Amino acid sequence: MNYMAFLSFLEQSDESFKSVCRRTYVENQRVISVKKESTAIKNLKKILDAVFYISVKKGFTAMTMRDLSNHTGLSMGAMYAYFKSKDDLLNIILTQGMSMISRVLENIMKLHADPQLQLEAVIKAHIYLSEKERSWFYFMFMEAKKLSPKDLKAVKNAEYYTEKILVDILQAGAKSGVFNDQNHVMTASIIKAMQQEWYLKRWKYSSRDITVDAYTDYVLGFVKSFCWKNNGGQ
Amino acid sequence: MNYMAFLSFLEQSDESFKSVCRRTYVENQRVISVKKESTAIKNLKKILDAVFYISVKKGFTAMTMRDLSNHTGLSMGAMYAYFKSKDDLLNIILTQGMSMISRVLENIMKLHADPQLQLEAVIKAHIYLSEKERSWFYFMFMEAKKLSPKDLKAVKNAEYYTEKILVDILQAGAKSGVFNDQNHVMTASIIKAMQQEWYLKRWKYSSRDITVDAYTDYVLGFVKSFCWKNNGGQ
DNA sequence: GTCTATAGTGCGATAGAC
DNA sequence: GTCTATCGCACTATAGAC
Repeated sequence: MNYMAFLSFLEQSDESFKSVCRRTYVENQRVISVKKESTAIKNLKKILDAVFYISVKKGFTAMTMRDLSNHTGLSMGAMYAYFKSKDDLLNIILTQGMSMISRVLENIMKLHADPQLQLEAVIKAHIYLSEKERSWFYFMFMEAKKLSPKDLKAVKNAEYYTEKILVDILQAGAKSGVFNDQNHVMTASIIKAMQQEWYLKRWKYSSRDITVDAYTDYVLGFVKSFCWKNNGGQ
Repeated sequence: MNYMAFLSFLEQSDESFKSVCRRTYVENQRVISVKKESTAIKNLKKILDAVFYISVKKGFTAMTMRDLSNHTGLSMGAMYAYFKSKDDLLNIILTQGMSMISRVLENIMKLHADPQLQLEAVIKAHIYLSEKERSWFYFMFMEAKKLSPKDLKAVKNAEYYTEKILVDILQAGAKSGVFNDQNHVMTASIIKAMQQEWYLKRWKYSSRDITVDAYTDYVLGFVKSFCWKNNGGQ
């Protein structure tokens, strides 16, 4: 599966940006006072796009509601129909982002049974998803620590969850003899670090014209040389 | 060299936290109105410690000057004797941090001639330094993007600089036949990602009682399996 | 060299018209 | 469902006493 194929997969599993906005609307109707779904989704999309655009440049805290108003074309009053407060907005974005990632990785897992293919697929999918929703991933990483302790715990659990997916695959593969028997938790952590690199330092790879597929292949080469028994075909 | 040995090395090369504060004072005397050096260094240290403590929790933008005043025990007015503005404070911290890293890595490089030993030493030193000045590294990463375009460029150049140190070693080793001949820029980027992981996700390793030496060894194992010719002794 | 007190600014949020 | 106008508050930065 390359990046193009992954995008088709996302469409099939109803994970377009618009679909995620629809989910956000449905799951937050007790807060959102706008009743017409099509309007709500359209404006939510505008709001999220603007939040990412502004926050990536100067951070969520430094973003003012007036900034957001200017970028969305909505007035201050209109925006407050979509969230209770600025903090509430932060919460909605982080929560929805985390559940999107979990859903996608779970769906990807189901495509394979063989640990080698599964590991490749999950590593790729995470990087590809972070490419597609680059600003969202970057935002989640940078703003997560501003959450309340309770919500911060949820973010850390999400980190452990995606790590555990990798650990389970590594364990299964070690048991069946295709992977080296190492400290799987450490290996998974380091794989996650490589995945993160892609969206945290995107400017570096853009300026070097390195595509997401080229980056993913390099990461897989690194991982195979360490995990695959018989040296990953190097 | 393990972490303890690295700490001795830092002392020898005059890179204690206090020394760095002294440099900060000397290099910013045109801004700092305090004339007595010992007072200035003592208070600068207090200020930096407090900035890191507060910013790691909620970010530099969300930190108020009152927060800083409470944590340092200095009044608002007194603090403004050490920097022109909140932005100026940010600038000083980022600039001093970057030059500290460059100095240390350069000094480490000089200890070895052999590419394999050099690569090990530089990778270790970076992780060890980020362990010692954890909050400073974390702060630099999280707050860098709030700089002006000009200063942002300096940060990106610092990223390229530390990456280039790795690339040069990898090239020398490939030429002399001890390293595999790969895309050295990509390899260096990925090594940097692993180094970053240590200070960006420190909470994860603390909760698992993984020491900085254990982490460093694991990273080196990963790197060796990919870069060392004849598979890094696995 | 440090304090207290405060000027001036710009924020998040809302009430009420349309 | 959206807009305009505005309130009350908390912020950065400084002036002047000690």
